[in-house]
Amino acid sequence: MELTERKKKILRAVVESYIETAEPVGSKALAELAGLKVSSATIRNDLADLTEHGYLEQPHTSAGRIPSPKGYRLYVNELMEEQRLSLEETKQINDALHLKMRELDKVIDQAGRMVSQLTNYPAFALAEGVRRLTIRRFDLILVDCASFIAVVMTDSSVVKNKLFRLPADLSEPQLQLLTTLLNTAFVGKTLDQLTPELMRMAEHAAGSSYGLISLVVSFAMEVLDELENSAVHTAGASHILDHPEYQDVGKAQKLMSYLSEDRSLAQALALPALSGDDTKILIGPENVADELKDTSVVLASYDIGDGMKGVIGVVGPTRMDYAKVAAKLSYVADGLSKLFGQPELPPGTPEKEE
Amino acid sequence: MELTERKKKILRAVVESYIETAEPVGSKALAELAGLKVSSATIRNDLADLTEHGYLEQPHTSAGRIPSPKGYRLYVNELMEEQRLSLEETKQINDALHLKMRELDKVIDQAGRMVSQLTNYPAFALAEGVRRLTIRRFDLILVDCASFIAVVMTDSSVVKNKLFRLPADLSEPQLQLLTTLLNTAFVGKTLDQLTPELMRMAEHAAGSSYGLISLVVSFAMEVLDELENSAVHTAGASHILDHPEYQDVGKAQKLMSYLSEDRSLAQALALPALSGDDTKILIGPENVADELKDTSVVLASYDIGDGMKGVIGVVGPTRMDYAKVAAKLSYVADGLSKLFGQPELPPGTPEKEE
DNA sequence: CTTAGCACTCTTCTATCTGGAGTGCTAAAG
DNA sequence: CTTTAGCACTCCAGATAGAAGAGTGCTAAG
Repeated sequence: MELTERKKKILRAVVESYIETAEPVGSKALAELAGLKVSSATIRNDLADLTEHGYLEQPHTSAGRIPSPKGYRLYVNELMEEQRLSLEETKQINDALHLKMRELDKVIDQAGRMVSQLTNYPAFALAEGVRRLTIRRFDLILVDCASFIAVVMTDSSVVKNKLFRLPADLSEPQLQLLTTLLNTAFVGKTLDQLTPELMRMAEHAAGSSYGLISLVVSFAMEVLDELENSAVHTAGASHILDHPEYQDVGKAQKLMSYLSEDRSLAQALALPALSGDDTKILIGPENVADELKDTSVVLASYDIGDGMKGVIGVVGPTRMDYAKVAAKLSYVADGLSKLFGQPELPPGTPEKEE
Repeated sequence: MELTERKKKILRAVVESYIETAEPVGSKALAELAGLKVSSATIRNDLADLTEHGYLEQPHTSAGRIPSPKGYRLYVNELMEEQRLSLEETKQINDALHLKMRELDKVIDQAGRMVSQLTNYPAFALAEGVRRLTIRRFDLILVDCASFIAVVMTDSSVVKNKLFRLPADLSEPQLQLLTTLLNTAFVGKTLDQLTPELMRMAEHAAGSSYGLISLVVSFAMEVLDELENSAVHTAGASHILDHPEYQDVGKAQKLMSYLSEDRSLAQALALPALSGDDTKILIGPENVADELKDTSVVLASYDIGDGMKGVIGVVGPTRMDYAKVAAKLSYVADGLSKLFGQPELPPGTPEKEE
């Protein structure tokens, strides 16, 4: 089952040529390309062998060979050379990462766009809470006698606010009371622990307050919920049209609507990456989702800190430039991890200079 | 130049048949379709006339006729019947509009998605300040001795916050001082009026505060800036592949990348709508952008209140079902206006029940 | 003004043909 | 046992030709 050195060289040449040209590769072309000093007939024998073992495929009897998923897998595992990014490219990524970015959602969205632009494939990005978040503190700010602002801060230091208006008047002492009540009853609780029961009890303790407690707490719950399962951001779906395998509009359409609409599945797809830390490559049928069976996905995960993890990935034809894409993706993921990891500049802290 | 009744009827039949089938329409088909009691030969004469006057076009000598942009224009202006939405459809829209929506950005994005799904065309949505916004108030909340939350509220009642961390300690009285200082010096100023000079003066008055004033004010400026020129949200770009005019991948790609990347132009395109209040239809070459010359755009604007206006629109082939799209779009736009207009439930106020 | 008839045009579809690329096999050479 | 040259064979891709069909424009008659 172990392949000879020459066969590996040939396989690698087939993969790389096919990645570049999207055309089946023939024995004659390989004779020159692979840098071997054997004739095309010899290569033909090896090709037949590789085909028999399932590393290559033939579109039809008299065409050249193209790599099978199994062939790509071997290539990715053993034959592929790690790609170095050029200085230019790292610079471009660094610049893009250091734009002013405030909200987590926007950083993620932006990162997805950047990757898509960088690789010329559709990309997606998402963040997810790997642990249960809680509220760290509540603040209520009186605006005028009929409205106030609620500010909640999670234990991951995300702050959100919302303006509330009320039919009846409200006084500063009332609001103070509510604030302490909220802070004693609901701080440190996870989403599941914020039961309606708890709310009713607190509401009762607050006395005549028009259900204010529940309003503010439901807002807090929304915030927690949103942070723990945030949306999947996709970008650059139109890039799939760049590639000849999607000249068939039907195919392109199927993939595109999967990418741009079926967010829940896109999420399911990204889950494998949440476990490990390095770059993951899923080739064609290795994907769980049916729509991706003849598509490859490259994934990298990054650490947001404070109990959140993110995944950023790229979708493309199985004939994808894995080396380049993986390199770029992991560079970006590292960059994001560093960005979030800076202790004195967590998300939500300004740069000194604008 | 005035067309006879029969010619109008024929033109209308051509447009509607072509909208439905995307195929050139012949005289014989029209004889039945238009409900006229004349023969195909008569219709042929009229068709020749309509073609000569530029209302119709012939792909080639022996094909049927298709409407020209001029023909569509006449159809839209005079011949098109206002479409009524079915109860089902209005219900669907209403439901979608009344989801929990908090942030302006998200409402807009959501509305775009909905319209795209509703019409099966790519859609976009944007909001823009039509007047200059100002900050109504600042609040600073001390979190711990090294960090605080800044909450700013604009005069359009949008509230945003940001967490600041600092190298040095901070006391409650200091923060109080800063708050009053911010509220006296920067409230009621537009973006242009928040000059570096002003900031320097306030900074001076504050004394030794590590440039905190400018940090908070730059944040406020970011908020104003973002509100006044918010992004264009596009959705459903993949829908263009549904339509036979974009079977040609090259064409589809051109339009898609225009839609998904060139936001500044998408904005330019929406500007005409900001002036009027009703639904606007731009047919093919009536569009300013080159990329849209053989594409139609239907736009509706809605009122967000507090000096903001929004535009929501749909992009598709000139063969678009204008009646349906316009009806749906203006219904959604009305719905959005109402949503934002509700005095007791402005953006940022919760529903009573979750 | 309307209609029937008819020749004409142009596209689209299908079938057929051909050139070329690449294979697999065989037999000879290393 | 591996490598190589030679050659017949397969299959696709692109070109060409013919036939069918749809629709027109024109003419002449109602």
